[in-house]
Order: sequence, then C-alpha cells, then structure tokens
Amino acid sequence: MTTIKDIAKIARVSIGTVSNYFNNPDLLSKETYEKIRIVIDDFNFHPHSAARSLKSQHTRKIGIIPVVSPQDNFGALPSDNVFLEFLAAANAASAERGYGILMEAVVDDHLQVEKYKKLIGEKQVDGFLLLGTHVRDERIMYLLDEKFPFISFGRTEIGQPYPYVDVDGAKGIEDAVAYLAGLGHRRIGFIKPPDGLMCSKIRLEGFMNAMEKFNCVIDPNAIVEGDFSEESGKISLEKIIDSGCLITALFTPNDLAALGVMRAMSERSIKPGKDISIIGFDDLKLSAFWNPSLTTISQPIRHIGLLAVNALIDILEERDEFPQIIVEPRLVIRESTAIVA
Amino acid sequence: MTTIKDIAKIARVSIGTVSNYFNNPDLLSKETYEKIRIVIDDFNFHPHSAARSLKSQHTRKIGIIPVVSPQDNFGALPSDNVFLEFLAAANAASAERGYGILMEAVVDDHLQVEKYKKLIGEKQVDGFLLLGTHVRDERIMYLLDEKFPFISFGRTEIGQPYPYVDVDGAKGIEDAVAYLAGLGHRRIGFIKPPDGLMCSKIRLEGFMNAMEKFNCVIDPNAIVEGDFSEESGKISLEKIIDSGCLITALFTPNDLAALGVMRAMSERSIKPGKDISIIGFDDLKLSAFWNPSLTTISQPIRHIGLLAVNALIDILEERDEFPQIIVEPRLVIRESTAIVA
DNA sequence: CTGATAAATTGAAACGTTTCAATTATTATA
DNA sequence: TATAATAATTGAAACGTTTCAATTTATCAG
Repeated sequence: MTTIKDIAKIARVSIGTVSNYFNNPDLLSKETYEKIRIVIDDFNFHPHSAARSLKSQHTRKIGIIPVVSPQDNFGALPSDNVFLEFLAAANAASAERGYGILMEAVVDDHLQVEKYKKLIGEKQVDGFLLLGTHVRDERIMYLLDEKFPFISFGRTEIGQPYPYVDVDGAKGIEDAVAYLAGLGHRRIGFIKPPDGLMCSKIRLEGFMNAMEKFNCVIDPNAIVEGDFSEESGKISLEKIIDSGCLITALFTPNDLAALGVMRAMSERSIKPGKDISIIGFDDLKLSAFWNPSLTTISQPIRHIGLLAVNALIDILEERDEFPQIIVEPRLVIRESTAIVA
Repeated sequence: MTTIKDIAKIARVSIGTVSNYFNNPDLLSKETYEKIRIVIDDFNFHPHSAARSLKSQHTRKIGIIPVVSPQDNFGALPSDNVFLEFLAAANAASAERGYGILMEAVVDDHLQVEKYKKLIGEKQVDGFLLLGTHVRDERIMYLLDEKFPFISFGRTEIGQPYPYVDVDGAKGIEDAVAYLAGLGHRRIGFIKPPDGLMCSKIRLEGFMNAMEKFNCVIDPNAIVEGDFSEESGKISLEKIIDSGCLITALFTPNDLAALGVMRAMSERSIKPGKDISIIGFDDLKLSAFWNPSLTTISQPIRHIGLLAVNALIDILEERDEFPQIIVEPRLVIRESTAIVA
C-alpha cells in the first residue's frame, strides 16, 4: 500500500510537505507542488481517510439517520418523494464541497437518540442533517446539549437558537386560503399532519389566522388529524363527510393524501375540483398529471436541500453561528380547485 | 476525550482486554467482561471509528455512488421511487448488521469511475452497491479488475462471474405477453428502456421470445426506445401512433412512463385500458390509484435491497464467493389491461 | 501436590496521517 | 554585503485503536 511516506520518498521531500500538499497547498513553492503532483498522479494516490480523521478529528462526512422499517417506508419523514429529492440535492451539494453523506438507519423511533449518540461517540460524522422535526424535538435538544453541529429541515419550539432551514408553511396555507376565499369558498376543511410534528402546528396556525382574516367558517368537525399517506387521506375525508360537515374546499397534509381524498370522493360520487376543491402540499412531479391535476403548495425541496447542506458546512468550517433560513412556498394552481359551486 | 485506555485504567485491565471486549468478547472471562461493561456504560463509551479503521483496515461502511444533478433527479437509476425503496431496505438491512451506508454523489456520469477510485483509494468503504447496470458496465469492469468487493442490482454481459441480484425481467415480460395473448392481443407495442442498460436488453429479449411463442405480430414500428420519465412515455406513444402502427397493447419501461402514455392517449381520445392496454413496470404505490389503475410487473424492490446488502456483507465477512440471485417479478393485474376490443 | 494444558490477560508495536516547533533557504532592506 | 524578515521545508510526536507473542492464571489428570 502506498502512503504519504512513499510519495515523500519518491518526490524527495518530507512527509510533512506531502501532507501540506493536501491540506495547505499554498504553503508549497510552485516547484515542490508540481514535483509532488506528478508522483501522486503517477501512483493515483489517495490519502487514507481513517488516518486523516484520526489525527485531524474530523471526517468530512454528514450524517443522516432515517427511521426505516423493512416493511414500511421511511418513517418520520415529510413524505417519500420529498425525502428523495432532499437527499438528491443534499448529496449533490455535499459532494460539491468534498463531503460524503453517511446514512445509518434506525428501525425504531425510540432508538433514534441512541444512534446519534453512537455516531457522535464513534466520531463518524462532523454534523447532522435532521428532517421531520417535532414540536419538542428530542434529537435537537440532545444535539444542542452536546453542542454537536447540525441543521434541521424544520423548526421546533425549543427556546434556544439553533440552525434550521424551513419552508414557511403558514404563509403557504394563508396564500391558499386567500385564493380559495377569492373563489368564494367559506367552508374550508383541513386535514392536519400528525400531531407533534412542527409543520402540523405551523400550518394549522396559518390556517386559523387566514380563515379568520377572510371571514371563513371554522367548523371543528372540518379539522381532522391525518398523516402523509394515501390511505389516511381517504379516511380523513370520510371522517369529515360522515360528521355531516359540509365543506367546499379541503387542505391535505401532502399530495399523496390529496390523491387519497380524491379517490375517496370519486367513490362517493363527489367530484374533486368541482364539488369540493382540494389543495395538496409538496408538489410532487406526478401531481401535475392526475385527474384532476392537483392545486398544491409547492415546496422548493431541492433548493432546501442545497441550502441546508451549505449552511451546515458553513457551520462546520467557518463556525457561522446559527443560520436560520425560511423559504417561501408557492401556490401552484391547477384543476383541483375551482370557483365555489 | 475518553479512550479505550481510560476505560482500561478504570476497569483495571489492559487496553488489549478492552479491545477484546469489542472484538472478541468470548475471549474474556464473565467477570472481566462485566467489569468492563459497567465502565463503558458509565462513560457511554464508543470506540473511535477512524482509529479502528486505521488499524483494522476495514470501515464497516458500504458505498453507493449515485449520479445526481442539482436540477434533475437521480440519474442512471431505474427510477426514483425504486431507488428510494431500495435505499430504505438497504439501509435497514445494513444497520441491522452493523454497517452504515456512505453516499457520495457524482454530478456527471463520466466521473463515476473516478469516484470509485477515490473512495477505494481513501479506504472509505468495504464494498459497493451498484444500481442500474449497463450491458458493459465500466464500474463493474473496474471493480472486478481491482478485486474490490461489490454487488450490483442488475446483470451485465461481462464474461467473468461477479455478484449480483437481479429481477427476471424477461420472465416478467413473458408472463405479461402470455396474459395479453390470453386476452386476445396480437399487436403489442414495446417501449424499450434506454439502450445500453442491461435491463433493456433482457426485457426486449423476453418480449421477442414471448411474442414469437404466442404468434404475435412483431411490428418494428411498435418497438421504440424511451426512458423512465413521464414525458418520454408521451413521446414514445406519439411516435408509435404517428408511424401509423396499430397496436392493442403496449409495454412501458416503468410505471411513470406508463402514466405518460395514458395521458397522451387521453389527449388523443384513445381510452387507456380499453382501446389500448397498458402494462407498466415497478409497481409504484401510486399505480394502484391511477385512473385506470395500472397493470404492471411488480419488482419486489425492498426484498432485493435486503438480499443485496446481506449478500454483500456475506462476501465481506465470510468471503462467500459470487452470490448470483435472481428474483421473480409478479404480474399485478389491474384496470389498464382488458380483453381486446 | 505436581506438571501439563488450556484459558485469560498483557503491553508494545504498528496503522497512515497531521501538527508544529525548529531549521534552512530566499528575499528585501539599508 | 550584512542583516532582518519572510517563505519553505523538515521530522518527530501524537491520534486511538488492533494485533499477537509473551506472560500469568486457572483447570485437570494422575
């Protein structure tokens, strides 16, 4: 195995100089640099990452700990495609800056904090990327306690400042309510994401505020808790209808649930987009292709992934304090919403 | 920072014994083991992973190198959701066996092999997981050359034996042709996945064989090349229709493309599932919910992810030679196929 | 109780880097 | 030309483990 030592010997410099080649190239004279470059190219040499990490105490790796079960899908995450898009962007951005992403799944929600402890203790990563924050997020409280670098996609209600990127869900809902109100809707239903999730709280607040502002009717029966699945959309719709509550429009936790809602409507001969307007959240690629195509609150998820990773690496490298970034969602109007009948 | 040394001192044993606690626990006497356990629990100690890797020359990490662009989606991968499902399963399975997954994206196809070289040179991972194999896959040829452990999801046409898990795409198509033939279809179209991909070749062969077997009409105009996108489905359909070729059924590279085909049909007043039967590939969760719901060849993708990771770790740990696993796809019959009009 | 054997434990030498104080070479200044 | 200041380079020590030959302790047969 070739090491920095071999390179040094062949290039007729000291190992410290070869080390500087990688870590402080501007300390080297042009000639020395070139001399070393040739040898390294020649051997296709790459420095041993574990040795580097051992000495330098950083890994140039970012950790992500998803909750996975072999049957189900990624667990506490906003929703599948959103996660994939986020991951794609995060991966691209981190690769760009010379970082890798270490994923180590946890099969049970409760083991999550343990896993963070483990990865920190083993010094496997320099920082973490968190998704799907809770109102009081244990992981964030733990990482804050440990002063371990991280950034979350999503806020929480923890008092201390901490780094996050989030989408302004309240604003998204407010814009949508304004739009619906403009179409004449007053009786608007709302399927909340699961309780405990921060996005759920934020969006609900936005909903309540906007409803009041536009003189809409807030019917408690029209506000039900669901989750991000297609199935849940169906169940939630049934719950609202069966309560005898009459609505002309409905918010869903995400596009997938919106699809479930639309299917359930068809089964009951309610025409989605005509009898009841539907608004999703996320803007999956597919949502434009459904029938009716889905009006939805679009999260710029790739942009969020990019921002998150870059902000995290800034923290890691330049000790930028607490980046707190809010991005605007965008209401994408399609066929699933219409003027009130 | 606590080290094995501190633990050793406090537990009044040698550092070698503490090391054995982690690596050869059965060498220790029950009492010694317990003594150490208590100290370790007390300190919440985790051994430094870089130090372990440096000495032991393995990392307990599995590499995945996706092709990502900040705009587009994961590139050379079968299709988005398939990748996510695979990743979820792979993550769960590897976590189970004490491995993490290191993802380091590459922004350009051509840089792929370079990235493999880098990760190998830096000793970042013990093995690789490859997806989306090509007929002559450069990555596989390189890894084989280097004798570096890997397993691929997908076969190639390289002469040497190497480890893979694959779905029997030919069988899947054959079953589907048999099914269509049973419904009276004879003029069946086929949208190929991109040329160069191994799955493309395998499926086309299956198609040709089955068509012959069932006395179907092979019209060259009915066989076009597409890709895994919705857009491509649309274009491919138009190409076939515009060629004047009359078909009663059509295979698509995946469910997404099938959706595009169905949309394009609607635009031309062709009724998907009635005028032309459509068969997808993958069986996305959503496919059951489209209108018409999609008949498709289902890949047991989570199972494949599990098998792949376990086979790879077997190679790494027990030097199991060349696992070569083929799993059967399953034809899922829904509304997008019907008796020929 | 002895000697032989097996089981448990020890500790020093690596693994391949980074770091940094010390040294040497180069350049600028008077 | 001598001196000071700066730029380049050096190499030994450390990072926290694993490994393994050597040593100690325990067990067993006779």
